[in-house]
Amino acid sequence: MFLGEYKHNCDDKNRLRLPPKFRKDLSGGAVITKGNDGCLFVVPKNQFEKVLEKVDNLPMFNSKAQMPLRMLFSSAVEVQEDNQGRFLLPANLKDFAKINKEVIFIGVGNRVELWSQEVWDKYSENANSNFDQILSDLGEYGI
Amino acid sequence: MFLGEYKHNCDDKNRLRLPPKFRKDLSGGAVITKGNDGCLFVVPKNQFEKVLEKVDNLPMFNSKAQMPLRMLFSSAVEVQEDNQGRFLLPANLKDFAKINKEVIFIGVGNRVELWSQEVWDKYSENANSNFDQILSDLGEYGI
DNA sequence: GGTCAAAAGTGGTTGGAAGTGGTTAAAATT
DNA sequence: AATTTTAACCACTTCCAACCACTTTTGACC
Repeated sequence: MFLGEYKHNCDDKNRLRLPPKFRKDLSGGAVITKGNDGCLFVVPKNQFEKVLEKVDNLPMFNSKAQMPLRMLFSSAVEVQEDNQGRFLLPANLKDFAKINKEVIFIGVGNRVELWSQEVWDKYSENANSNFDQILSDLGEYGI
Repeated sequence: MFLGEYKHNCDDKNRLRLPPKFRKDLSGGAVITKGNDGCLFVVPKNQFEKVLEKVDNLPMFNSKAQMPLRMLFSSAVEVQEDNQGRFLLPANLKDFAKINKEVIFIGVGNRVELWSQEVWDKYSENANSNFDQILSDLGEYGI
């Protein structure tokens, strides 16, 4: 289970380090893809493969069903750590998430999210200002 | 699993290079055929044979069923790489996909798609303008 | 509280793959 | 048979990702 918030720096060669707390749960390979609200998702590879199984038998020539799949898969990349525990963040994903240098990793249960510092600050500040209200929204999902 | 977006140039001899990330998964032979929304499909040969099995039990003299089959199979070609990892893109497929020079390869799970830069830009720009909405459409498939 | 070892974190270097243009051989067409 | 077109082959440059060397920080044990 992924928990917590960690800050790391992306260097000028787009090399980025996984938080040590997340490393072993992602050691079997990880896939990064575009998420919502301007963040990136980082999920274990085997979990992403489950998504592929689900959509595998959708009709290939149905264009309405294909659009979200094209967006999801084409923006995704499989990452591998180098000997220093870093991976390369592709430029298009870096741009999408408006990442300059400071990156925030957050654990969200069964996935990790990756935010630009600035975007995360704004997002979490807004969320914290009406924290109780947002928490109670979970009630709609029976939590 | 095919993931990501890659740009390559088609030179004036219609020579085109496969993205290195896709090469080994297509090394057993690949078939290019016309796809929907103006793209071309690039699928591993053995997967194309699976499609063949499926259509094998369609009524042979049903015009409605046969029309797409004729289009699909007559336009298909098997890819042959040269020593530099390039292949020749047949002129009819190149025209079909409105390809001039810049070509976008995208990985879509179990297949690769090939787009003209201009067509892809227009398609993905439209998709990106309501990206979060399109992503949430995946909920229909239990994702 | 101090010391030490192991892990975290950072920057630079380089070999090999990626990518590109040109040339020759073969084939097709007239 | 000659000319044009096509495709396979060869030579070269560029660039990136894996590797190496080093510093800093953390935490464990004395």
